[in-house]
Amino acid sequence: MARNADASRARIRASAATEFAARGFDGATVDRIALKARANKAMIYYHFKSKAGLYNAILHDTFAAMADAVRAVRESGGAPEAQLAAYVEAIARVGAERPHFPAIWLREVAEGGRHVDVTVAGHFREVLTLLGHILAEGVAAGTMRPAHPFLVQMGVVGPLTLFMASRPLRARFAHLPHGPDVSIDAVVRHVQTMVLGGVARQTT
Amino acid sequence: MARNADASRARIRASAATEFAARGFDGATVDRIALKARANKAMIYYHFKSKAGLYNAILHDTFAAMADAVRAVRESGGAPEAQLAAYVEAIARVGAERPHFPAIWLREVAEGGRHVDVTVAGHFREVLTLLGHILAEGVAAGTMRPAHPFLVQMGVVGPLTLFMASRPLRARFAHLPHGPDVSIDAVVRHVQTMVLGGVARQTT
DNA sequence: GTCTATATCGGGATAGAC
DNA sequence: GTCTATCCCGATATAGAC
Repeated sequence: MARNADASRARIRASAATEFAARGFDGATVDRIALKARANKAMIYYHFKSKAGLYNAILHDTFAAMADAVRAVRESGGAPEAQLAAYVEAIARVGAERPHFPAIWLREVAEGGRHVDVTVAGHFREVLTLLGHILAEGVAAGTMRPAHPFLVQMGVVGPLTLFMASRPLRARFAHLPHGPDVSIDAVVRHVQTMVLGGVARQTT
Repeated sequence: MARNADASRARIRASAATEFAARGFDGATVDRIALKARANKAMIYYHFKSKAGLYNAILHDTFAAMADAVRAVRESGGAPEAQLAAYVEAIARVGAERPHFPAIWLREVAEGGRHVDVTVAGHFREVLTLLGHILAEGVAAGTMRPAHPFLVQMGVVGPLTLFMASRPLRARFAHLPHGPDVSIDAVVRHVQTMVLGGVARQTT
């Protein structure tokens, strides 16, 4: 039945995401992925062709969702500042809905984007372009200073990704004074404030 | 001779840093590290005990340097805002002097700090505490609003680390419009502006 | 589509000579 | 301190039955 096959595929994907996040592409083993998915190892090769194919499926899904979310932000319009705040929130939501993705992405960056193919690159490029439009509107309105979209993107994705990916690490050090007991909402608000402050035209 | 042994150790460390950054702990192979270091594989085990021991030596060195740098920032004093800007610059410099470290650290975070031992944790904790003191001075002076040190730290380390670690990735997409052709100095300035904007007491 | 069994190989680690 | 040769396990991938 196609039903069972779909469920099987979905379980494998979820299991793989956890494993790739925790151990990285090289550290992950197909045996463990199969075990956690309550599937057979041979099924993974049947459905996804290879370990790399499985990994790519996850990247594709997430970047498509990210491009969709940012496009929606642009389409609902509003003041550039509001759009930028919504942009931050959209990126955060895509990450929060895929708890394993931030760690996967950190590793992917560290690897020089070894597994980033044209599809993923296209989505990433679209996101950067849309962000560029938001910033350009702000400059045109006289409320923002010119800033490189990629720079702003670092300011958004850097803190959000690092925070979300560091959940296991934070859990280990939660007992410390000044321990990292912060909520995701607090992080999003802080990033919004930072990012807006980073592009605002100085009034002093 | 101890001289040769020291040189050998140093070459192994440098080679390992490159390899760990590019491939991760699991992806790195001791054979390749030895090859690039023009050393013998058995030497690595002789000097560093194990692959993990070699990796830890790199973490220790970098975090000790980071704690030193931040302590120096505190000792030179000045207004809280100036100290915070210097803090950003200090973190950036420690990273820039060890080009492979940012990628290593991104991976380490993604792994839940699997290799973070008490020594590294102690340095990290000291850095957070010192940052907390800077922020507290700002609050006392009435120019900063209370902010969680860990949150601020994410705002600093997130963009800086992601930017520095993404050098290989950026090189691959440098040809795109809005391509990521940004200098490290521009990034540091942008992060300083963002971070200060994130903790400044609102004057409106 | 799902399983078991297995081919095959790469890589961490060490023994032991010099 | 430095080298060669090797043990040995674990991991990707596939063959082939059902």
